[in-house]
Amino acid sequence: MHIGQLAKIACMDRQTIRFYEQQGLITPPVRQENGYRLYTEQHVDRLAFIHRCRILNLSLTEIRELQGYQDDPHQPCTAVNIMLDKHISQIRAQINALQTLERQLVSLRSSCNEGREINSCGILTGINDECKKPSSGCKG
Amino acid sequence: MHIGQLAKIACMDRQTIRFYEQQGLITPPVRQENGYRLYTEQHVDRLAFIHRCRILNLSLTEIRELQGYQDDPHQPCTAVNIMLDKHISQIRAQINALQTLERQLVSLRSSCNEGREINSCGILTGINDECKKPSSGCKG
DNA sequence: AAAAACCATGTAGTAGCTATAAGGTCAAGA
DNA sequence: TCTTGACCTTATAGCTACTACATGGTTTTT
Repeated sequence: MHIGQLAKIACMDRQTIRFYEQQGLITPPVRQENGYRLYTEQHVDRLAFIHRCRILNLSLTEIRELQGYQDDPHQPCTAVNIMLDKHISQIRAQINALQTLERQLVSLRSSCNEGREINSCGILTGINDECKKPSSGCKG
Repeated sequence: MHIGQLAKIACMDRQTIRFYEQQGLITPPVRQENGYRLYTEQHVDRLAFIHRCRILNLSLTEIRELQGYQDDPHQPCTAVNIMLDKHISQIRAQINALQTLERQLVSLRSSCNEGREINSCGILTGINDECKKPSSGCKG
């Protein structure tokens, strides 16, 4: 099939498919005489796998790594488990950081109600005050 | 003061300061005869404000917007409140998305214990199976 | 005088695409 | 037959917010 049809099936932009080829995530397809790429069912499977991994927030590098493992099916899958564990702990760290940030933002937001003027806006003064804290040095 | 000293005080790379100048986030400083930038206390304050905003995850565009408001101190600060509300809801959406992702990853991780071979690894088969679900079409 | 430390500019790289430009190919309709 | 439109090709630039590097000038220290 041509790239357009594959793009439809795989729910991806055609550019993205070419990009993945360029990045070595899919094998370069056979070309027609006119240069058009001709894809197979294997490409459909590959792209579905990649798509699913992207939804799981795995990086292209991690996906490449997973594909490398799949080419060597008798190895122990320890590395796959480790990758996922690492990924999960990264996600958890991100969630924690965002929750802290949310608390800060909500607190800042509560320092200003509507209808003030800019120069007495609790939010702007709040941000500025924070800058002047003695603890706001590089390492504090 | 020169850029190196400012960088120390503001906890930033010198490159970052030049970058902010280029992006219009700080006013271009006076130059010495030899071309060296000469900064003032106002620049210190500006960079502290920017730094704090970046910690709050505000984009450079949002920071520029906030600075625009500060130049017009008698306007109502409604727009500032709206920006922060929007930002908070974005953060919350991110947290929700990450929590969903975390659940998926933890579930996937639990499908494989150590010591298997790649070809029976529950994680890889789990990712692949998900691809073949009928619900995994573009809009499903 | 030489070396270290500072300053300048410009460019490229990071992640994962998306968009655009400029052009070749192919099938169908007037 | 010509043209329109839909498809394909490549190459390049843009997005965010920096960071790193190359190359060269200036100042300060040894």
